[in-house]
Amino acid sequence: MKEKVKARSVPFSKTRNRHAHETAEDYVEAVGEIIEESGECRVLDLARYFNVSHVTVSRIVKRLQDEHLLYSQPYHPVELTKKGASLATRVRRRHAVVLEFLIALGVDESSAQIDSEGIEHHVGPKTLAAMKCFLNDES
Amino acid sequence: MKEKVKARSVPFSKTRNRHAHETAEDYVEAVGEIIEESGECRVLDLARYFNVSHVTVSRIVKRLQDEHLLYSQPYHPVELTKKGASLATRVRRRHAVVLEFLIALGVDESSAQIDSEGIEHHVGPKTLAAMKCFLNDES
DNA sequence: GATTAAATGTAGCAATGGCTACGGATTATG
DNA sequence: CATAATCCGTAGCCATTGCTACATTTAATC
Repeated sequence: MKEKVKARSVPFSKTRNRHAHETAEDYVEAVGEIIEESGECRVLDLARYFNVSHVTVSRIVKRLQDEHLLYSQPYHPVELTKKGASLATRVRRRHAVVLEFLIALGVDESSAQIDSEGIEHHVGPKTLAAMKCFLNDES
Repeated sequence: MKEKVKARSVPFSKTRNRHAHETAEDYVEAVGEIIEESGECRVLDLARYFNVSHVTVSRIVKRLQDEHLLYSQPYHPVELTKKGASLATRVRRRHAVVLEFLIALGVDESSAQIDSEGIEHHVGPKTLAAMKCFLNDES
């Protein structure tokens, strides 16, 4: 008597959707940080930041431009659109919360930095709120 | 005076490496669960589990077979190799810890299930240990 | 055992994100 | 202002993970 396999499709579909946004999130976050740190963001800055070739960056920048998150003219710096800047702010706040949370939990800073990069994209609103609560209760 | 862009390459490279293993982890975990729940694991069980087509599953099963994590003969059920079973056990334990941790943190079960699917793959040993500590201190 | 249904495999397409190699554009330097 | 160095775009390759359509195998049913 074979039982039916539970359809875990809902969680996995959500995870897949988040994967699709990870690149966009990573890039607007990086562009925001790089502009803040050095005034402008060039394709090669992103390539060094992510440790990928400039070709990969320039293709992704092109796609994110089509999605109205970034803006740039050929051979010119990469800028954030309003939409991109708004996403960048949200992502950077979330990333900061996750990083602080892991450190508050007792994870060493180096591991916390690595893990928070991957974890942040999968932290939904409820989990983010719970992490914030934890940080407030600690302080 | 333009400052150099910090190379965040290390965290991002680690995150990319983890991505490469996510599929393998998800599949051995699923195969283990399905075999436990219904006695055997067919390609179509996995397709329903992940909500993808059987084609996607069968291609991935083939690759994981090359990596000696799964074993199956054409038109037969999918089995775990020793290596696959060992990975499955580790992944399932880690997943269970992450899920329990999120719930203990105050996240509702539905959100915790969704988020833990994505988060688990990015939880390194240090973070996993910290989560276990938190769960022990709570109880 | 023949026929039908269900499960798998194969062919081939698309999108994404890696890469190298090459060439054009911009900037810096002499 | 010419030349070199740096930056960046394009062409074209690979791997992964989605898909549909079609072929084949196995299992069920008449």
